[in-house]
This record gives sequence, C-alpha cells and structure tokens, in this order.
Amino acid sequence: MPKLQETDYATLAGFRYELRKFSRYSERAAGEAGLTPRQHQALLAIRAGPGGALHVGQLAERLFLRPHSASELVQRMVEQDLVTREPGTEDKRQVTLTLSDHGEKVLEYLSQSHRAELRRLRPMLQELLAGLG
Amino acid sequence: MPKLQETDYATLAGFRYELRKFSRYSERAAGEAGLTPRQHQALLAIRAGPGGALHVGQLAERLFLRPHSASELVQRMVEQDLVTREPGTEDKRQVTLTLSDHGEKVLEYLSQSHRAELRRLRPMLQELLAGLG
DNA sequence: GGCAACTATGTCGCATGCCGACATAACACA
DNA sequence: TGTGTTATGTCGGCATGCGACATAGTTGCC
Repeated sequence: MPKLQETDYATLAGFRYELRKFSRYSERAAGEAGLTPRQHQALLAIRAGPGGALHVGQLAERLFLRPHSASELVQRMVEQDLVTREPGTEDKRQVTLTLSDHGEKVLEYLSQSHRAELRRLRPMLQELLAGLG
Repeated sequence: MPKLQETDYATLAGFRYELRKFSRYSERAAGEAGLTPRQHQALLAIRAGPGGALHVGQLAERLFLRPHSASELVQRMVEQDLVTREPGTEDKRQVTLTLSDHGEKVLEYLSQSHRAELRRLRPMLQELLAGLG
C-alpha cells in the first residue's frame, strides 16, 4: 500500500467526523421522535424492503446484527406499536414485519428531515470522498 | 417538506446500509489490530490534530463525547500504550495527548486499509448521495 | 492578594444494547 | 419418523457512554 501523507490522515479524520456529525443528528432526531437510533434504522430498513416488509432474519442482515439481537429489537418495537409481527404463511418459522400506522408516520417525518440533513452534509462528504485519491 | 417517494426510502436505506457496512469493516479491522472502534477513531482524531496532538477536551469535541467520557477512553488507551498523556505547560489543567510509537504504527496500518475500503465503497456512496435529489 | 466562579479532567455507579449460549418450533429429507 | 438444520426467542454477562460528583488549576473582581 502507498504511504500516507498528512492530508490522508486529515481526509480520513474529516470523513469520520462528518459521519459522526450525521449520526449525532440522526440520534437526536430519532430520540425526539421517541425512537432509539436502532429502532429508526430498523423502521427504514423494513419500509424499504420488498412490499414494505422484511423477515426478522432479513432485518438482522440489513442491520448487521445477530438474528436473536434483531428479535430483541423487534420485540421492543412491537411493544411501542412501531411494527407488527405476522407469522409467515408458507414457512411458519418466519415472522414478517410491517410498519404500523404510527411507525409509518414517524418514519416519514424522520426521513424528510434526514434527507434534508444529508443534503446539507453532501458537499463536504463529496469533497472528502474525492480527496481519497 | 416535499413528500417522499418509494425511491427516497430506498436511497436513505441504501445509504445507511453502506454506512453500516463501512462501520462493520472498520470495527473488524480495529478489532484485529487490538483496538476498540472508539480507540481507533480517537487515534485518528489525535493524529490529525495540529502537531499530531489534541487535548482531552478537544478529543471529546471531535468524537462528540462528554469530556469525562473522553477521559475514560484515554485512560484505557494509555494502559494499552496507544497514546501518551502529557500535562500542559501553559494551562496545567489541560492534558496533551500524542500517539505512542505503537499507536502510530497501528494507526498507519489501519489508515491504509481504511482508505482502500473507502475507495471501494465510494462509487456506491456517491451514487446514493446524488440520488437524494 | 484573596475569594468566588468557572474550566479541564477524573471517579463511580447505572442504563442500554449487543452477544454467546441455550431453547423451541418448524422444516427437509432420507 | 428420526435427524439435522433453520428461524426465532430467552437469559445472563459485558462494554461503554452518561449523570452526578470530585479535584486541581485559572480568571476576574474587589
């Protein structure tokens, strides 16, 4: 691998900083909407799944969690009326997850604000990505 | 705010997925190098600071941590010979952090691999950023 | 100079969320 | 039908950041 210059450290550090800034924004926004960061990401992943649904295992894959951790996450979300759990019809082991009306509304709001925030961060992120050589 | 289309959810979900993929790569790489993810990010932030140094409070700012949490993080890093703590000369309350030789070597290796990984992810990230409208 | 308010860092106990190990139900296939 | 595998769920443990508090050093104002 080619050696690193000072600017490389600056670029990498800057990129991580922007990512943390985004995470921080996202966590605050989720919190104000009554969600944990993971719950928000789970809602988004499920909503973006085929037909707006995902199995527990698929959610785990998308979030890079162990299936049983996703199961715990889902449990907390069901208790807060964010998603509904429906036993699979073909394979009865699988559980299909869908957003509740409440989850749908919260996600819509959060998605709008996140899109706006990402547009704000975009120029800096693009510049840093370009600076990777 | 303008309404969201299906593609907006897909773009947002895709972007978060790529970020998680990067985080996952980074956490694994840090772990293999004997660091926690936070320790890696701290090394990078300190190294990219003016003169390759940062105060505890400055580190906290860069990592979006409370000062006392940064202090704990630094404590663990000192115990692992990743950074050195030097009492400030002007303001004796401040503690200046610098990478140890070991920390410097580990960070150099991690930075090279991270730059390569980010270059791999870059096309997808750029596409998703552009897709935000 | 000396005291009060403030700043920078550090200590301690707690909450959160993930994981490993284990459990259970359903499926596959011989 | 028996055995191995898959999908999900339960439980205890662990790491890390935070709030509350503590301490040393600094600043300003009289």
